[in-house]
Amino acid sequence: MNVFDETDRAILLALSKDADQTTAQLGRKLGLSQPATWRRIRALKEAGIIAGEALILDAAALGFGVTVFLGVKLSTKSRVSLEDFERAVTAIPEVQTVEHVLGLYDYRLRVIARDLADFERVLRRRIMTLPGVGDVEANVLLSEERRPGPL
Amino acid sequence: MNVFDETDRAILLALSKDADQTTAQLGRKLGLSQPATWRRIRALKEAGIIAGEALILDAAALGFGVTVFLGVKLSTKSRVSLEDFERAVTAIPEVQTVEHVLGLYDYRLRVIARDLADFERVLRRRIMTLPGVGDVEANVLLSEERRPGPL
DNA sequence: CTTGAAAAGAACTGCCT
DNA sequence: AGGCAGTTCTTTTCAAG
Repeated sequence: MNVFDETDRAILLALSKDADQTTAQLGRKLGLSQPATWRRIRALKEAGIIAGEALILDAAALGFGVTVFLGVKLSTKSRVSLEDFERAVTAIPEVQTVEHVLGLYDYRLRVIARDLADFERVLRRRIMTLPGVGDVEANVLLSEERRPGPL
Repeated sequence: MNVFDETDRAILLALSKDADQTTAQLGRKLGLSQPATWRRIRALKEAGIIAGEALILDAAALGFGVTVFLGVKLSTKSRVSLEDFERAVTAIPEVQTVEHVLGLYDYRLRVIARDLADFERVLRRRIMTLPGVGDVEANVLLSEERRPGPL
């Protein structure tokens, strides 16, 4: 987007914290009228900066108390093996995020499970049996803080 | 939550993909009336399962083309050093996520930058100078897929 | 749980500065 | 660009089956 001023920045900042605000409320904070605020939001959507709107689910409230980050290194890295791996990992329901990365590992996975016993089951029966899996490194999440980013 | 059936599951699944749907649209897909759908969503909010609603921003459209995951190991792990580290890392605008984890690393950071040159600046001047930083491992994001999880 | 309706509120449009 | 006024749509509440 070419035109992107402080007001747009403030809108994105406010909405990334709470997307449930009305355009009138938001406009009042910024000294803007409701239609003006709404038009800016529409422009941000059309520019692709606002890609969508999603619910924030509390995994713990759903009975998933354990979140683990896995770094996965493939043993063989052909084009076929990447596709095989991605297809297979996508079929595991406990996998929330699949990140293809460059560096010490080839993939980073975010996995949630009911408890550590449940996670061990997922790790042994689903993750370690994925096609082409080499080294696997695990980090258990203790706490997490999301920040607005460099807006 | 005690009461949680397939319909609630379907609601969460649909809304985590697109929270912009009206309760009437959503209800039609599920064979539910508009008020019934609305009541279920309200119940899920009250149960804390729906923790909020947030925008999905496209970092690339904002001019941030590079996303890097950092694994950080602290050299000294006293209670004070954890707090010092967290306070300092929170002040870096390029850091989007701070995850305190258990395992090979102590913290996992999600960092975004305009390009690799910009990332190098952040790494050298902001990350490597954080209090107590020991080993740092980096993975550059190529592509990412988010999945609904085990709902 | 449903349908139907009514009231409140928020989103959206057109016109004017 | 922004504001004002009005329209349309959704949410929210209610009554009744």
